[in-house]
Amino acid sequence: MKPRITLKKIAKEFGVSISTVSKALKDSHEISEDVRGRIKAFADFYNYKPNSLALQLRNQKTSVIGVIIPEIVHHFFSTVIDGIEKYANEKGYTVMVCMSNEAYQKEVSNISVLTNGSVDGLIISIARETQETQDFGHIKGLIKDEFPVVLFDRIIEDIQCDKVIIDDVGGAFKATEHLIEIGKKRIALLTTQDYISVGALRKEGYKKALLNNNFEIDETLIFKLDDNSNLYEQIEKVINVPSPPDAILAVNEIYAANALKVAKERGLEIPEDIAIIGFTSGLISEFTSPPLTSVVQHGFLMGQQAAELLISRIEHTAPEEFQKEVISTYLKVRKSTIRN
Amino acid sequence: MKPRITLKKIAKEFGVSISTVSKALKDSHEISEDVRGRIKAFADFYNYKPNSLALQLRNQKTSVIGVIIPEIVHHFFSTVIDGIEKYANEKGYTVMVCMSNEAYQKEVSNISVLTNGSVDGLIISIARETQETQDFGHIKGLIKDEFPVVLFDRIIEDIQCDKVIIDDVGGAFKATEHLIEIGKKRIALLTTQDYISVGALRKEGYKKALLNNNFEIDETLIFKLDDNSNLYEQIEKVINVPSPPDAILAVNEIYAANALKVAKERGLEIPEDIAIIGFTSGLISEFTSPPLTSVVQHGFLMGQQAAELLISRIEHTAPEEFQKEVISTYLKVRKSTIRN
DNA sequence: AAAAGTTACGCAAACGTTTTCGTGTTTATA
DNA sequence: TATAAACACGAAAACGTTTGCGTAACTTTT
Repeated sequence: MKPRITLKKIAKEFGVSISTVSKALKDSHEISEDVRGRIKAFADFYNYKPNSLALQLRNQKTSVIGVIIPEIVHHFFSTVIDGIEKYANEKGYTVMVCMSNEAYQKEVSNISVLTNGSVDGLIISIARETQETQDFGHIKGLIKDEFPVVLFDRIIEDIQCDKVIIDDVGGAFKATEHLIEIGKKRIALLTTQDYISVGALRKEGYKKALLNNNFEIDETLIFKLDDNSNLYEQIEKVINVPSPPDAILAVNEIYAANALKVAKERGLEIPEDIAIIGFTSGLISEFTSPPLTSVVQHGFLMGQQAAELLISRIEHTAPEEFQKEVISTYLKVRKSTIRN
Repeated sequence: MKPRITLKKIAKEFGVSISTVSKALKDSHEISEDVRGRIKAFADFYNYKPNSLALQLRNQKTSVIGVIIPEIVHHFFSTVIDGIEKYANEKGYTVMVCMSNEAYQKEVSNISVLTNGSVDGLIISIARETQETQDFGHIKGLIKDEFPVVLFDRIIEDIQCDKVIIDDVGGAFKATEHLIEIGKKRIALLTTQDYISVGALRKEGYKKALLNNNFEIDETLIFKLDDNSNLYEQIEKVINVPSPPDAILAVNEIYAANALKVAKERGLEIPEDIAIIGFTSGLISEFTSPPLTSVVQHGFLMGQQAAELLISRIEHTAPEEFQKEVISTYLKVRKSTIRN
C-alpha cells in the first residue's frame, strides 16, 4: 500500500508548518487566500483524507458502535443489524460486528477487544452458553465503568442498562389465543431449554393464554428441544405419536417448519388435524405449504431502537434512568391455522 | 463513562515515567523486580488495557478488515461474513461490516470512511447500482493506491485485485444437465437483469449445457426478472400460460420458491409437469414441498478464502500476481426434480 | 583506586491530528 | 510619527503508546 498523504507531507511540500496546513484545509481565515488555495488544491489532488485514528485519539471518540451477536447467519439477528446500521449511519456512526458463536469465552474476548478504545458503545445479545452458566461478570464490568451498553433480545434482567426486547409474552399470548379461537384443545409448545430467556417468556405467554381461557396447563404438552441434536427426530416424538396435539406453537421458525414437515409426513391435515404457528423473522414461513401463521418480530425496528438508545447514551442526551423498550409483535395469519 | 486508566496515570501514581510503566507492564528486565511487580499489580487491579487507537496509530496497523456488502439480511452474504469472521479472528483481526444497500453512493461513502485509516484492507461485493452504472472509479482508486482489496461474488473482471467467485457457470451447467437427464425439453431460465455479473454467468452455464446436448437456445425461455417489482406476478407470466416450460432453472432461492408456488397454484405436478431448480444458500429450499433441488453455494468457504487472500495481501505473504479463487458448487438433488 | 561494567530508570521522538496562544510583519488610525 | 489593529503564520501541547538511547548510581574487575 502506498503511504498515505499527511499534513506533515503537505507542510513540507509548501515549506509551511503543519498547523498552517490544517487550518488551510479547514478554510481558516487565519491563512491567506493564496496559500490556502494552493494547499487545498494540492491536498485535493492527492486525495487527502484526515487519518481517522489520529482524530479518534485526539477527540477521544471513535463514532463506532460495536455489536456482539450470537450468530450472524440468522435472519432475525441480521435484520437487527440492518436496523442498527441504518440508524447509526444516519447519526454518523459506523458499525463493528462481532459474533460470540453462542460461546461464553468468545463473548468475553469480543468485549475485551472492542472496549480497548475502538468503540464508543456496545449493543449485545447474550450468548446461549452465557445464559446457561449465568456468568455475567464481563457485562457487569462494563456497567460498573459506565461504559454505554444496550442489551437486546437476550437480556439479563438484573443488569442495569438500556434494553430492547420483543414482547415475547404478548406474542405467544396472541398466538395461543388464536389457536384457542379456532377451536384447538390440545395445544403443544415447542420451546427451548429454560435458560434461554426468550423461550421462557414465550412459555409464559402461552400459559397465560391457556389460563385466561380456563384451560388446564398440561406440562406433557410442553417440549423443550435441544438445538444441539437432531430437531426432526425430537419433533417426531411430539407429533408422530398415537394421539398428537391438535395445535403447535413453536418459539421459532425452524421448529415450526420442521413440525409442519413431520405432520405432513404423518399424513395429518393442516390446519384441520393440527394447526401450527411459529415465531418468525425469516422467509421460510412464507414458502412452506401451507404457509405458516407466524408471530412476526420486528427485528429492524429493534435494531433501530437499540442504536437510538445507545447513541443517546453515548451523547449524553438520554435520561438518567435506563430505558427498556418493548417491541410489539403481530400475528400474521396464514393457512397453517385458517384454511381458504 | 468513567475515564479509562492510562500509562500516564499509573506513572503519576508511582512517581515514575511513562516509559518505566510501559516497560514494567511488558516485563522488561530494564525495570527492577520490585517496581515491576507493584506496577503490574496496580495495573491489573484497575484492569489496564492499552488503548488500541494509540497502538494502531503508532504501529500503522489496525488489524481490522472492512467488509462492504450489498445487504446483510441475505443468507448468502451473512454466511460469507461468517466465514470471513472465522478466518480473520483466527489471525487476530476483527471485522467491520458496512452495507451499501445496493446503492452506488452508499458504497462510495462506505469505502471513503473505511479507508481513512480504520482498516487494513477491504473485502467487497459490488452493489447492484454500481454494476448497472459501471462506474468503478472508487474501486479503481483503491487499487491505484495499492490498498489491499478482495472482491467476491459480484466482481469486476477488469479490475486488478484478488477475487473469489462461485463457479456460477459450472453450477448452472450441472443443474441444466440434470434437468436434461431427467427428460426435460423446454427448460426456462429465471435470471436477473444482464448487468448482474452473477446472473450473466449462470445464463452462460445454462446455455452451455443446452448446446452441449444439442438443444437449441430458445430466447423466449429466458426471463430477466426485475427485483424491484412484484416477483410473483412476473413469474406467473412464465408459468401461468397456455404451454408453460417443463422445467425451470432459477438463479436464486427466492425466484425458485416463487416459481414453485405459482406452479402449484396452477395445479401443475412437480416434478412431472414442471421440475424446478434454484441456486441457494438459505433454508427455504429445504422446507418447501416438494423441497427444491438446489445448486448449493459455499458461502462460508468463500468468506474464508476472501479473508485469507486479503490477510496474506496485507501481511505481504501473498504472491505478486493477483489470485482468483473459484468456489465450486454442488447439486443437492431433492424432490422438485426427482420424485420418490 | 581507577577503569569497566551493570542496573534501573528517564528523555524524547514518532504515529497524525486539532487548537490555543504567541509573535513578527504589515497596514490603518490618531 | 508613534500606536494600535489586522494579518499570516508557527510552536507546542494533547490524545496514549512503544522504544532506542542516554545517564546517573552502583558494582565488579584489575
